[in-house]
Amino acid sequence: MDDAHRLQYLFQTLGEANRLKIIKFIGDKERSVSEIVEATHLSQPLVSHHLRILRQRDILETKRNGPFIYYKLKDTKLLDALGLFLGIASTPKGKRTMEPMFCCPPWWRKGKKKL
Amino acid sequence: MDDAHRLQYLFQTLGEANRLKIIKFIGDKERSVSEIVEATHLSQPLVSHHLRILRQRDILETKRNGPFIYYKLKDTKLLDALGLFLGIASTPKGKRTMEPMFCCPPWWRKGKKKL
DNA sequence: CTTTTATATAAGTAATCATTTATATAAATG
DNA sequence: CATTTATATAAATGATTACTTATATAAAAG
Repeated sequence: MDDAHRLQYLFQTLGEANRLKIIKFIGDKERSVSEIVEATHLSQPLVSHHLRILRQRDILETKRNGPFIYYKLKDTKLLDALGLFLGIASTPKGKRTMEPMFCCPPWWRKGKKKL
Repeated sequence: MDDAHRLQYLFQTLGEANRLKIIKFIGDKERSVSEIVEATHLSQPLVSHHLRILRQRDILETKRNGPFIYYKLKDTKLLDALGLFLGIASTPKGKRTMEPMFCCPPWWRKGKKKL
């Protein structure tokens, strides 16, 4: 696997708001599933689903304690890296709220000139 | 939009190997579409597709020069951030090549004990 | 104006993936 | 053993999206 695919894999893992919420809540601590469910207001199966992905992808690791399973970050450097990207993500100039994705009705540019 | 969604948006944009290849090839330079097509071995419509997304999402900006359209990074800090992430992405410990995603045949654990 | 080169856009398709609903497992407790 | 609590898994579904093929636009050249 080359660099691009390694990065793709990591970015796809982190490119999900609920997973990011979970990571942020866990921070540098250990958190049980029920704590995460409560903090994120997500359903328990959904939290488990995301936790499984984050663990499979080496973002999180687990420790069992009785009936509880505690998740924590495998590498807390991730938190710093997220902060760095958040700086980049914070729409510095163009101040567009979000991608247009449909900037124009379908009939727009029928007969217009410039591309 | 909160932090998690801002990051999701950025990470989804970057979570695509071909887009990463394009970004890497552009680097801190200006590159025309045809240069990118040649360097990446992707079809021209596919390159245009990814370039449009990268421009809409404020990763790239464009400049026309005759029939050529040149793309460049809007913020070259992104290159450093990618380098940092590549360090995190480079499977340090678990040495699993890729996600199992199907670690077991469907009949596995029929009658087994431990979860 | 016609052709050629450079780039963008559109429609269609297939695959991926987040989410929900329902169920299974595991540990603890009665 | 039966019940409860904590967590995981499975199946089904809907939405998103990368990619291909085909076509449109724009600038330059003949």
